[in-house]
Formats: sequence, structure tokens, C-alpha cells
Amino acid sequence: MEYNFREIEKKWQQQWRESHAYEVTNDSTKPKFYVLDMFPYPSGAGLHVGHPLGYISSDIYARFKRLKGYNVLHPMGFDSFGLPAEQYAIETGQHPAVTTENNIKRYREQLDNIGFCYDWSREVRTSDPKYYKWTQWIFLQLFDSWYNRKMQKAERIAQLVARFRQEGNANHECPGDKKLNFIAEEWKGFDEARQQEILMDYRLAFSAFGEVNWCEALGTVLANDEVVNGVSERGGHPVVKKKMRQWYLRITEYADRLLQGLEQVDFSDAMKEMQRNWIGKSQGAEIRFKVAAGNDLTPNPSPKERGTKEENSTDVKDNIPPGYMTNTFEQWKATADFAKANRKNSTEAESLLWQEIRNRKLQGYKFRRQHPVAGYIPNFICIEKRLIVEIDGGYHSEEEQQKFDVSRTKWLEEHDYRIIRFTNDEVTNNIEEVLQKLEKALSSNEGLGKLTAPSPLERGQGGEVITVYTTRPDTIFGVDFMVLAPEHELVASITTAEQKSEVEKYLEYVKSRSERERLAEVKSITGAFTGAYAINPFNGREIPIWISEYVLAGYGTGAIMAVPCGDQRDYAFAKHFNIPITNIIGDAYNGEEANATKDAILQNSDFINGMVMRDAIDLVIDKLEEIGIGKRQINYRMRDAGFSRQRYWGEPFPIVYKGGVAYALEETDLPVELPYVDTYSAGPEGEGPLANLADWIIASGGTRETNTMPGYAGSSWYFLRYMDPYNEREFVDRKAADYWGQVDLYIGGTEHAVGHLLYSRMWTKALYDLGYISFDEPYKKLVNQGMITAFSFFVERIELVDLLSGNADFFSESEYVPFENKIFFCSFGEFDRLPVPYEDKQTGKLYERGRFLNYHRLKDVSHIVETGEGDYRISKKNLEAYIKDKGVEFVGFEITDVIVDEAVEEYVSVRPEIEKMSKSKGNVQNPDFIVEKYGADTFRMYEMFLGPVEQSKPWDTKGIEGVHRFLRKLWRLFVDEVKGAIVNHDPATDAELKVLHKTIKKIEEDTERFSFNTAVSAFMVCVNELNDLKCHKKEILEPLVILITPYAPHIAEELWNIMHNDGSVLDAVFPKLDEKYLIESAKEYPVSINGKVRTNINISLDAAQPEVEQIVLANDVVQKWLNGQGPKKIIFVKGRMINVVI
RNA sequence: GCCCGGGUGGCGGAAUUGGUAGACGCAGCAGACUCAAAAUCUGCCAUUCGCAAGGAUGUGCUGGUUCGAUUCCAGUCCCGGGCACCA
Repeated sequence: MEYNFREIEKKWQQQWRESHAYEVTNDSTKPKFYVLDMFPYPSGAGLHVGHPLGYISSDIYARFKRLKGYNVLHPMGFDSFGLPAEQYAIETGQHPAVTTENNIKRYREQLDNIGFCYDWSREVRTSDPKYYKWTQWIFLQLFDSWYNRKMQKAERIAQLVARFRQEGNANHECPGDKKLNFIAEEWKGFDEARQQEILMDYRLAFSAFGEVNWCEALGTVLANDEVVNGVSERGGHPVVKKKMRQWYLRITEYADRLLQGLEQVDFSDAMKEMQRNWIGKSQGAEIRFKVAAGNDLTPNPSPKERGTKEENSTDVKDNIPPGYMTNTFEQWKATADFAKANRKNSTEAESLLWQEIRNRKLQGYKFRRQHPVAGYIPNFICIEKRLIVEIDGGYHSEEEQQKFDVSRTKWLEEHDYRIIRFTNDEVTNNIEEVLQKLEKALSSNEGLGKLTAPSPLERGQGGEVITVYTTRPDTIFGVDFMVLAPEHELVASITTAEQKSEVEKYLEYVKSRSERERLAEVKSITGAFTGAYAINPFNGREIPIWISEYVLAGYGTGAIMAVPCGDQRDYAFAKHFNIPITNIIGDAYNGEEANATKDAILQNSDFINGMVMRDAIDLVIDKLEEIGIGKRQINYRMRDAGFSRQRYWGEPFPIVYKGGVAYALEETDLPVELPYVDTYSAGPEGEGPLANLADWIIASGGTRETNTMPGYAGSSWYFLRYMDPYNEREFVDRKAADYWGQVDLYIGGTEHAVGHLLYSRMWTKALYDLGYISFDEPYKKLVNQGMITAFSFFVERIELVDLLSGNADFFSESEYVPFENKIFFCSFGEFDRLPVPYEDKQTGKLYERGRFLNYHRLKDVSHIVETGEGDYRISKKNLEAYIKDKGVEFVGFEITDVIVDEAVEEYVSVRPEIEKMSKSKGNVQNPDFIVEKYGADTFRMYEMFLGPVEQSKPWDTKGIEGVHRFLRKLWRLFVDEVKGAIVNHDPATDAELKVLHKTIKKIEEDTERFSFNTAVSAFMVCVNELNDLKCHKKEILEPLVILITPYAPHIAEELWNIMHNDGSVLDAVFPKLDEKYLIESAKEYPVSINGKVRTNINISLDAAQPEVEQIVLANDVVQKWLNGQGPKKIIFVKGRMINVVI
């Protein structure tokens, strides 16, 4: 009886299916274990050998845990909404539902062939209305929620509305509109549309107009990670910025928790780092710079904006300083003396409260006493919290004084100060209550975090204030110029008449920058001077304000303070435009490049001179806050997640617009089923195909949202649905969710590091906040399978151009005319052998040079031949055929002659590159062929044997024979070709038991730590040794069969059956390790002389140092090396080694 | 540029805590069985000197710590991945 894997595997797969061997219940007394694979998108290409790598790993682990007595949830499903199916529909006219169904069928077949232990009764498909009903439902929960920053959790919109009615929004800054400020009365006065508009700015799922990556060719908006080098990742189509109404998830509100959550989960450091980078938290400061007065400011601020300043008003109110400076220096001086006197003459109540404030150190906040603010001296002030404390003495009760108090309060409040007033009596009689009120005021953030654009009144002499964000406030004295993003709103108003034309020219240039030019990666330094100057608030120095595209409008404040001696880009800019550079770091700056160190000693830096930069950062921020021109600020790089696609094949939004306002549909209206369409072309104005369905759009007294949700919608919560897939009342039963809880082991590729995983983590946190589940991290442990790599091949694409001017080696977009529709394919590295000048026969125009376009991927690797070590070529014939397919007119390319099969053929050399195996790269290998030829068990073990799961490795089928041989060898321990089963019941010897238990130990440890490749080796060693021992004993072989079940389930089940006739090895108990079989009495000690092994001596493991030394010194080899001398030292590590030092 | 990984025979890889580098498999070489092939089995297989015994070198490179380093430290080069005019 031979090892007939085809028959065996088919038999058991059928048997397992019929006996529902892999179905698990939610009711079990066993401990639970949840093993999950990242479910696949069922593409038309089917599985390739890279996919199963993770699936096999998780399958082994799931089976292992089952044998160890766990109730293991190991489900599988399909991420079946998505772009490729729709793209395919557009090309072929087949409905995505049909092609998706077919693809799933094929995937399922392929998965079944490999013998995975999925509980298919729990399968989910994101495109199934029964599933996406709940995706829509969760979306509505997000729509109905906002993030309470105080509580650091999501809450219901109704709670927010209640707060608004009571206290306005003062305690809850609006994340969508930081300037928004209203009180309860105002809220009540807003009409419905305005209220909804405001609520939208708070919702966790919200719609807004935003710049999105619009891809005309795909007719869709792409996520940032779907855009590579300015073109769409799929298809390489151009992408432009476009303002559109979009849905977003306010994931930025969760930035900090997503960051903190990483501490609790077991992800690889690389993965955590990637997520941290993506979130991009940075700490620094916002600093406000006044724009200096200029005689030629253009355009002039309107008289209203300038306020009464022009009238030379003497009113205190109109002479207050800009920004948050609590005072001008002159005013400060004038009031300071008065303040000093006040301090001396303080009232009893003031002294009492001051002492209490100082003693209690209220929440660690620093209070100042009699600190002048804008010509007025409050009793106490906490600058950090912008909180002013006033104790009203006798004279405050006079009518005139009260009037003044009111106007002053108004001014202070307008400028984000809060005033809390106490009476003398309150302080002297009930100090505790006063302090409690103070504590409360401090912990509230009312009036905080509203660093908004300055009101006209705040403006400096030039009328404008520029706010910059910097992570290096310590370099404030090294600021030599400012740079605004070209899109910055102040650009127009600060530009001088003189510079106007230059700035406009530059803005024109920025707009005209084509995608293609950005692609070319010509990083030249560009910019324009606005003519305006900003004033360094610390030393009054005037610094020029420039605009440049290297400053991004979307990050920070869209403006930077440039420190050329410390930042390389600033340095390059300064050099390019001849801006003098101030050195604040002494020797650390060599005059030739910037030095971004934080460890240099500061020079030329006023009050921080002599300090280490690192230490100066906090000091400068404190000072900024103290004088009110800036504040500590944390920034995140992460943006809110775009959540709508102008596509058909996705979840429709359960949203209806009435009068331009978005309303949620009722839960009873769910699911909003995706209607049938005949055509998949885009709707009007770039809307999705659903916009074409006039009938469908009308619903519930309004019009439906016609966008659909993106791919990550369904995958953000699928792990929950597996727990309770048939539930029609809830997305998941709370009891089931509590039982299964977090995914204990999640396996998938790194490519989902920042997309799927972050969104999924956010949804989980939101569902947790809203009380639907009991955990806020979805995945406890994440293992990233490495990629299976394969060769891809590229040719160079060259276009011919006619140069308008010069002999530039590098030329910009405007300087050449390309030869339309003629593309040269060029041998790798043969760029300069192009046939130029080239004459266009139609126009007679001469094209003088070639311009490298890109490396062009050859999607079909089958015609590529290896002509030498690392040298790959494709024949001219095949390349030509390929190019014709692409509809590009072929012009010509450089040829290298190669002799193949004694015939000279013209070949083009192609550039090889090792890449991840994927359909889009045209380098896939199909697993079906291997399974057919060697069987699923061989395939499983071979993929594991390739190397560590997490490492990427090239696909190579050469080694597969060895694994297959191993399984046959295993088979022959049980079955003789002629005699049939040969398992006997003889008692096992110590040697055999030792082999077995050694293997148990190794397999258990290796499986537990996902070291599957070494586990496979251990099986090989074990089988080799049992073979040498001619062991066919059930006592040994039965445990061995259980051990190998997770790795090779089919052969294990067959062998188990040969020994038992009934039952299944799937439910066996993992053999228990008995250390007693591993104990040795002696060891063949390696003996080194000066660290180099010279001989081995067998010594009892009981032997102690003196005894060992004696034995070692008596040894011939050791004697020879000692050469008559005595040893300096003998190192003896028990059970390990001996080292003799001479 | 920044942040992570990783460099070990002809190849994939092993060495779990600083203790015999190269387990296991592939490929290769020699042999057994066979008319022959397949399958199977046996032996050899880092480089180098040597008939051998034995020696020298050896985990990208340069140093260091240690009785002893693939393992720890410093520097450096290369490869892969991620991020990026991010202030």
C-alpha cells in the first residue's frame, strides 16, 4: 500500500465536511481561542502561492490549540466589495455580483484543496445585504456619535445637543470648525439647518467638502495610500486634487488612543512603528508673529478691519497689543510699578487666597499675582489656563467701577480669558468652596484651545499675524525668514505692491505644476518673496516672509519659521535665495549644511544663550505662553479618513438629504440594498453610478446619498460578525462577543498596516465607547506573514522630445515638445543609444533627444529567458506583440543579438527585480498545480519549511521533493508497500521514547512561537531517527501522528485511522511531554583550548569542577596543547562546555 | 533624508539565555540495488593546506567587551520594507 495522497486527501476532506468536523459552538466549557486570517478579496486571478502562507500558519496554530483543549474559532469569509470587480464589469459588462460569486467559488475550491479547518458555517461576505445591513448600522452609530475630548470617548449626539442647550459649545471645542463659538441661547436660536450643520462638524462619521484625490480615469476618489507618486496605484492613472462633498470618519479624534493602544497589543515593532508614523504625533509650539508695518501694504486692510487704530484712539481697548501678548513692553513697564505697590497693599482676602493658591499648588498650575494684562492688573492670573481671578473689594461696588468691570470682562473674554470673581466675604468665610470652584475652572477647558485667527483688533502694525507651528521653539533666535504655503490665506493681504507681480507669477507656477513634472522628481528650489516682514517677538528682528511649495498648506498652520542653520530644506532655500544665515549653534554649524542637532549649546540666542537646545525647548514654550504669543501644541499627521467612493460596488449609505441636510435613515430601513444597474459609468459631476438611477434616489422625502462606502468599511468589523453570523437583530450578540472577545491571533500581510488595521481599531474603540462590546482593541496578537517574492521584469520607456531651448541635461515641462504617441522601449542601460535625432515623417520635425519616462512592467513573464547570471532578455518579437496589445504605437528600440538555440535572435535586455508576488505584478504562481502533483500536506509543509513566516522569501519549487519524500518516509513507518499496516504493540525502548519526547518538546515550543520551519525540520529528524531504530511501535507512532496533525492533517487522519478504525485525530489530545525520558547521565563535552574546540570528552553530568579538571588534564589532546605548561584557568559550564585557558 | 527589518555554504535556512557555526532540506559528487531507468538505500559535501593525522581561515566590513561573540557594544557598507518637501 503506497502513500496515495490524492485518494487520502479527497476522502478525508469529504469526511470532515460531512461530519461538520470544523464547526464550533458559542457554548463551551473549554477555554476559547480566536484565530483569524485577514480575509481575501476574491479577485479573478484566484489564489497564488503567497496567500496560503498565512492561512497555513493560522491553520496549524488553530489545529494545535484545538488539540490542546481549546474551543477554537477559526472562520473565513470574503471581502467581496471592491474596485476590481467593478472595473471588470465596466470592461466586460458582467455584473460584479456575478463575477464576485464566481471568484468566491473558485477561491473556496482552492482553499478546500489545501485542507483548511475553517468553520465555513460562519462565512461572511461583505457584499451580502445581510452583512452590510450591519455595516450601515455601525456607520449610523458613528454618524450619531461625537468624541468627547474631556472623557476621551465617543458619546451620543443627543448628549451633545443636551450640552449645547445648557452651556453652548464652550466646553467642547468643535473639531470641524475650531472658530465656532456659541452659547446656549444662541444654539436655541439656530434653525434646524444650522444646528445640523454644526452637529455635522462634531459627528464621528461626517460629510464635508474636502480636497480629495480625484482620479478621472477610474472615476473615483482615492485614499492617500492608493496614490503612488501622484498616480493611481492601480492602473497608474493621473490623480488631481478636487473639492467634493465626501464622507469622512473622524479618526483623528482617536489619534491618541490609537497610539496608546499600541502599548497593549502584541504587534511587531515594525508594525507599531508604521502605525505611529502614520499617526505622526509631534510636540511643539504654535508661535504668532506680527507682520511689520509697511508703507506699501497691498491690498490695504479695510478700515473696519483696521478698527479705530487709524484714528489714533486713546481708548485702552484699541491700543491693546496683538495676539495673546498680555501687554506691550511699554505698558508693562507702566503698570508694573503700580502692580508692585498693589502687592504690598493687598487686602486680607487677597493674601489669604494667594497663600492657599500657593500652598495647594492647584493641579500644578502656576498662578501670578498682580500680573498686568493689557493695561489692567487682575488679582491673580493663571496664564497657562488663561484664567483670571478677581476678588471684589469695596471699590468694585461703585457704579462707575462696575461699568468698567463689565467692559473689561467683555474684552478679556473676547480674547479668550476667563474671569472668575469672588467677594471678600466668600474668601474669608468659605475658602474651601472658593478653592473648589477654582479647581473646577482649571480643569475645564473653557476658553482654551481656541487659538483662532486674530480678530482685526488684534492685528499688529502691519495688520496681520502669522501663526507658525514648530517642533523646535528653541531655535527661535535662528529664524532668518518665514515661509508660507502658497495657498496660505494671508499671502494676498501681506504681499507688497512691489512684489505683487512676482508672487502672482509664482502662484501661477505652482498651479501649473503638472503631475508629470512632479513625477519627474526634479526637486528644484522655488519660492517668492512677499515683500512683507514678520517681527520676531523676542528680539524685534524683522524677518522676510516668503512663499514656497515646500511648505504644505495642510500640515500644521501652513506656515513655518525657517531656521537655515538647523534645517536642511531651510538651509537650501536660504542659500538659493541668498538669505543671510544666523548661526545659533556655534561650532555645530559648519556653514556648509544645516545641523538638526538638539544637543548643541545655543549662541546668539538672548535669554537662552549657553543652554543645551534640548533643554531650551520647554523654557521657550513657557516664555511664549507667559507673554501670550504662543502655546504648546501637539500635531498629528494623520488626517480624517475619506469614507466615500464614487463607485457602484460598495455599501450604499443609509443617508437621505432633505433640503441639503443629511439625515440618517431609520434602523428599520436597513439594509439599504444596492440597486441593480446596467451601466457602471459615472454619474453627473463625477458622482458615482448610483446617481444615474433617478427612481432609486428619491426616498423618505428626500434624495439618497449616491456615494458608496470604501473597501475598509466591511473589513473594519468582520471579526465580530464571525462570532454570531446569523443574528438578524444585532450586529453581534453581546454574549457571543463577550465569550469570544479579542482575536487572539490575527495573521495577515503588512500591506494592511495603516489602512485596515487602523480603521478596524478605531471602529472597535467606537463600538466599545458606545457600550456594544467589552474590549477596545480588536487584535491581541498580530503576525505578519512575509511576502513570497518572485521576479518581475521591466523595460525602459523613453519618449522622444523636441527641445525648444538650450541643451539642458534636464529640462522642465515647458521646454520641450514630446513626440506624441510614439514610445521607445529601450534595453536596460542603453538609454543613450536611442535613434536620435528622429524625424517625424508627417511634419518633418526633428526630435533631438530621448526622455526617460519610466520602467515599464512586463505583465507576462513567460517569454523572458535567462541568458546568463542575472541577465534576462525578451525577444523583439514577443515584446512587439506585447506592445501592440497595449495599443501604443511601436517605434523601435535598441537591440542586442543573442544566440538562442543556434539561431541569432534580436533580444532586448530587461531589468529584473524581486517583488512581492501579486496579480497586478504579473508574477504569480498558482498553488493548484503543486497540490495536484504532490498533495495538500506536502504543499502545507513545504510552504512552512521555506523559512520563518514573517520573513519574505523567494518562491522556488526545487525543495518540494524533499518534503514530499519526508511524508512518504513517515508513511513507511506505518505501512509496508507489500505487507500493509506494520504498526505493532511492542513496548518502546528508552531510545525510542527519547526520540518521541524530544520531538514533542520541540514541536510544542516551535508551534507556540510560530517557528514552523524548524518544527518541520524536527519532524524530519524524528522520522529519520525512528527509521534508523526501525521503530513501528504504536506507543511511539500514535503520539507522533497527533503531533503532526496540525501540519499535515490528511495523512495524520489516515494513519490514525489505520491504527484505530474509528474516531478522528482532530479530537485527539496533544501528547504530554515527560522530561524523564530526556534526562541524560553523561555528556560528550566539547573541550576548547583558548576558546577553540580541540576535542570531545565524555563526562558524567554529575561531575563537579575538580573532577572534570582532572579528567580534562589527563586527556592526550589537552596535554599536547599544554605542551608541558600548566593551564592558567579552566572554565567549566556544567552541561555545556569546558574551556582550558593557557 | 528619517524609521524599522535583514546580511551565515552553490541555494532555502538552523543555532531559543554569550558556550561544539552550518541542524533539516535542496542541488552536487561517489556508491549499492537494477539489463536499464524510476523509486529506495549508503557515504561525502564551508573554504583552504595536507597522502593522512592534523592545522589555518570562516557568520557583510572595521574595531571593542569576554576565558569564549552569528549572538553584546561602537562605527561602517550593502539589501529589503515603510514614511516623507510633515516644519
